[in-house]
Amino acid sequence: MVDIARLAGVSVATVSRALNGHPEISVATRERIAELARSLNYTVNAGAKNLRTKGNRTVAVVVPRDPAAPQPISDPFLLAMIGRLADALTSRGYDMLLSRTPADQIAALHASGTAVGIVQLGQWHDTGSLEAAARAGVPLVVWGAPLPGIGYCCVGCDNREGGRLATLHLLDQGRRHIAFIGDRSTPEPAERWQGYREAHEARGLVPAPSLHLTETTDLAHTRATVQALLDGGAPIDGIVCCSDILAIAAMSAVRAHGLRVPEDVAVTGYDDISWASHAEPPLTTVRQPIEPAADALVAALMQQAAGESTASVVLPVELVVRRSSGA
Amino acid sequence: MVDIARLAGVSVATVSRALNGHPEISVATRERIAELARSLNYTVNAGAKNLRTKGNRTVAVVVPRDPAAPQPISDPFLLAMIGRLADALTSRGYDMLLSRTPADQIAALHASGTAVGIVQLGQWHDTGSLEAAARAGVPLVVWGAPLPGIGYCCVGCDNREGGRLATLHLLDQGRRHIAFIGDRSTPEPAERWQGYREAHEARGLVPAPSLHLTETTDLAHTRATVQALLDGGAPIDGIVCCSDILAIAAMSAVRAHGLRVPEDVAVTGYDDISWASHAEPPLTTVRQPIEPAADALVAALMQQAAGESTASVVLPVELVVRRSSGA
DNA sequence: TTGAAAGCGCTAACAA
DNA sequence: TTGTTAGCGCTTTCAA
Repeated sequence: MVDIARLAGVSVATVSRALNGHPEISVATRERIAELARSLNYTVNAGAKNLRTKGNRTVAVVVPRDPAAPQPISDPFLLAMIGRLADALTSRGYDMLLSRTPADQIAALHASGTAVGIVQLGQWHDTGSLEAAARAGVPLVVWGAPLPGIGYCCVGCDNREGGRLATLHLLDQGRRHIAFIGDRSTPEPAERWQGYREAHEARGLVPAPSLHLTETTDLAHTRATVQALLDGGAPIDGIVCCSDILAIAAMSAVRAHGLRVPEDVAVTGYDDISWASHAEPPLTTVRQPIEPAADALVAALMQQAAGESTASVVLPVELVVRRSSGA
Repeated sequence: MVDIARLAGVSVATVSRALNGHPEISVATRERIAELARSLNYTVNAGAKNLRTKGNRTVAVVVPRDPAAPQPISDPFLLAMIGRLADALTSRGYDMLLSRTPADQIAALHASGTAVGIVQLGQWHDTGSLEAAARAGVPLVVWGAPLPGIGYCCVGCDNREGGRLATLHLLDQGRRHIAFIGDRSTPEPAERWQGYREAHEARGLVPAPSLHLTETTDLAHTRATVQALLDGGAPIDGIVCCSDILAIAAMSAVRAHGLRVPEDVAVTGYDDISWASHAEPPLTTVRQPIEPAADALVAALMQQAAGESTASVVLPVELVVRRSSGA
């Protein structure tokens, strides 16, 4: 900027004003300076500007990585969400930092001035760190189920209802031995499981033994687990899965066992990732509205960054019926 | 930091040194300061530090967005690559900025000090801006095919070979009317098309009419286009697709037309996204080694940031044969 | 309409 | 081992 000032024969203050479109500056000098900046390929240093103005236009999107068991981000729904968030933030003039910081360190992203706020994707098992960060005044919005009595803002879908809808749908197709696949030690599958039970109760039935998986990203492993269940002789005629990915694995296992989807075993997924409608057979699934979700996450964060407090948001889900459920 | 200095009864310089693990500082004061920082929830301001040290640990990963036709990032392969890059950068101690800056503005990301360097995903149609940025000294690595005579560093896979392998495979299954689906106006599909032709030549054959699509992310649209081709009476018995996504759409269209995969029409994809092996039928596809690719992108960028120049890298591909090709 | 000068939070000579 | 001081690149009073 000093270079420009010297070349233009003005002070750096003038250059700064010109470049920022300050009104009280002669059109002549403004244009001269703009031209000079362009020809020198000059851009105002963002860091220095932020330091001076205490501004910051960066939001950190965090997918925590467990240092003990590092796993790449592979869940298509999460990945799609990341893509949507990039758009939502870009269109609001924010930069998006994609971070793999463990949950107990997200507060530092804010304290260090790296980001104005944080969108964390998933609560995983560390709600304590999230509570702490929120209490410390870090603008924070979490994609996940708002647990009762929780101290931070969540944006999520109605998991109970999603589980209920999927299960009810299978029950109403006459299925009576419906397995439930998902990691119930995490909040969202736990809520869906509630819905699964409610659906059975509503029909005066008792749930079949369910499958509880801790690993949801490794297709091969999931498939093997489902297959083990079938090989064990369980008389399953329906499977409610907590993600479309799990449903892929489940359908694959069912076939490997010599059974047909949906004739012998009806399957439902969760998320409605873009692939679901093109699966074979097309997958019945619970759609989570990804674009509204991304918008809601960003909107809530902006409010918090502006000093307002925000309540958690629960978005509605929708059962998308396709062939895999035998309807 | 002044607060800590005051509370500890030392100068800010001492605090700075203590927090940075400078060797010439007494253990006592270092611990006192560390403790103080922890209790105050203090973290060094990253921006100010960068300003002072001229350091920067942020890399921008750019998926350009055409302002005229804004599209969310939806390609699973690209999304998976983003996930891998996040890991590769994180493990090297870099932050990753996911940006949707149009190609003609990426240089500003560097000039403004926002990022030390840029990884652009895809060349799209604007190689000119990439040339310009590289010439301006911006550390830049592009995921894509190294075009002859190009002035920037590319990391890509051997597209010609990929197209050749897939086509040869179908020809050797006895298929003689093989369509090619991809947007040949972009470099990578154009190279794969070369391979497609070479394969035919190698067997003394002439390629069937191919399908040239400009839109590769909209499944429904792609499917309709393929269906139109079949409805047009083309005697197609094989399809080479430029992505697994296209292959999904193609298989779907083939079935809708009342034909079977692979009996009537054999299909190959490209990328080997995680879903491919669980498709029905499992998809024969050309695998692009995503993790080595992400590593190569980051490694090349680091070299450039260190002032070294880097040559483009072409990674090998591998044909993964599954049932969709009828083998 | 413009300039001079202070200072954002930090680090690194140079002194002590 | 620690403090003093200058200055990274920028914006913004306050004066002119």
